Formats: sequence, C-alpha cells, structure tokens
Amino acid sequence: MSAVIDDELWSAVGDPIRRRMLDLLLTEGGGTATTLSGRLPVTRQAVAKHLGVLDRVGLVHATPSGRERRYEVDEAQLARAVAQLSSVGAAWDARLNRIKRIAEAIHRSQEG
Amino acid sequence: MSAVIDDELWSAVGDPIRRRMLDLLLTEGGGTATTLSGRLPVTRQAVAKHLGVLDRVGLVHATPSGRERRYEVDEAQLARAVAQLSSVGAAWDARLNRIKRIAEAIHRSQEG
DNA sequence: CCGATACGCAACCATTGGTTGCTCAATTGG
DNA sequence: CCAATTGAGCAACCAATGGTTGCGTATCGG
Repeated sequence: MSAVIDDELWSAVGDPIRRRMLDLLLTEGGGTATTLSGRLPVTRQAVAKHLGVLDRVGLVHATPSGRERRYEVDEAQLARAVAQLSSVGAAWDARLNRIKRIAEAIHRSQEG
Repeated sequence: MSAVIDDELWSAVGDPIRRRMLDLLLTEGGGTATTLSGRLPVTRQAVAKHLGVLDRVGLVHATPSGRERRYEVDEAQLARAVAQLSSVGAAWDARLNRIKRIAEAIHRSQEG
C-alpha cells in the first residue's frame, strides 16, 4: 500500500523528452543516441545524457557493438514503473473518493 | 489515444516534494506555506514556490484570509491529472503487450 | 501601541538539461 | 593499407530550477 514510489524512477519518467525516448525505443525496437536524436528536438549529447539517466534507473540497457551503442527498453523494469505510477494514481483516487464520501455524509447530516 | 499528457501537469506532480504536499493538503484538508513547511524537509519559501507551481497548473487554489493564505487541492483537477497519469501507463502497457504478442508469434513461427 | 507571526521579495548557490567544440575509435572504401 | 567518415565520449559553458538566507511588510493579539 506504500504508494511511496521510487523517486528516481519518477523523475526518470517525469521528463517529457525521456518519455518520448522510451516511446521511440519501444516502437522502433531500440536505437542509439544518434538515431534517437534524429527524431527528437535535442542534440545527440543531450540524448546521451538522458540515456544515462534511464540506464542508471534500469529502464534501458545498452549493448555495445562495434562503434555503436544500442539501447533497448528493459520491459520488465518499465512494467514495474508503470505499476508504480498507477499505484500512486490509485492512492490519490482513494483519498479523493474518501473525501467525497465524507463530504456527502456531512451534507446529508446537515439536511436530515 | 494521444497519450500526450500535458507536460506542465506532469512536471508538477513529477517532483517528490510536490507530491508530498498534495498528500498533506489532501489528508489535512488544506494548509498554508508555513504549516506545510513544518511537515516537510524544506523551508517555507521553497514550499511557497512549489505552491506557486501547483497553483499555476491549477492543482491547488489559495484563499487569502487575514494574514494567512490557505491552499486547498482542486480535486477535479487532481482527478484529471490522475486520469492522465494512468492513460500514459495504459499506453505503455499496451505497447509492452503488443511487443510481447509479436515476440510470441515469432517464437511460434520459428518452432512450427 | 508593540511584539509576534505569516507572507512576499530579492539575492545568491547548486544542480540539471541543454548547447558547442573537440578528441578518439571503429568502419568503410579507394 | 591508409584515409575519410561516422558514432561516441569528454569538457566547458549557459539557462532554468529548486534550494537557501535575509529583509521588508502587513496583520493579529496582548
């Protein structure tokens, strides 16, 4: 029930560029800093830094081959991240619902 | 299907301090920069800046009263944010599932 | 009225995301 | 085999952001 998400994981997927990178890596089945930067509005170096962040939290992993460094999404890890995201959403949902029920109860008690 | 979340909303809830602030505001039914800073590891001024961010994206709103400035969560807006969070999660889930199905199909075709 | 308190503003510092410029290594082709 | 190309990895630098301290101001309560 913790709803205490791993802050590193959150900030990793909290960045819009990194979310788009994950999307691209998923839909294209992996890529390098160079190929990704061709589809993003930032330079290769910026992409490389973001890949470093994603790598450190385990959302992607790299396989060097020749002079290339190909990155792929760690699907299990991303699934875990998605689960944590939705658990935070669920926690807030629960609080909102509880507040709503209390408010309704007060409302009824004031009427009846 | 967009899965294109409002980046401002994301970065608003992407910050761990701001998430804890939302939690506190929900569970305590509102608060001021001063009361929140008492429960957080940052100064009142830092909290005030975060409240400004949350206010600008509409997740909280303030009602000045005397020398206090009381903030409360805009529940409808937070519900919207939660919905967007879960839609991103759902989009990634869908991609992960599709990839999984394709991988399984390839696996089967290679065996049979 | 005067002290305490809650807020806002400004200056300043560290971290982070971005850039450019360079070097280095591996691939490719004459 | 040697040279040009190309992908990656630094390093320096800049802007924005999250944090701090310090100070001014307004409101509340004795």
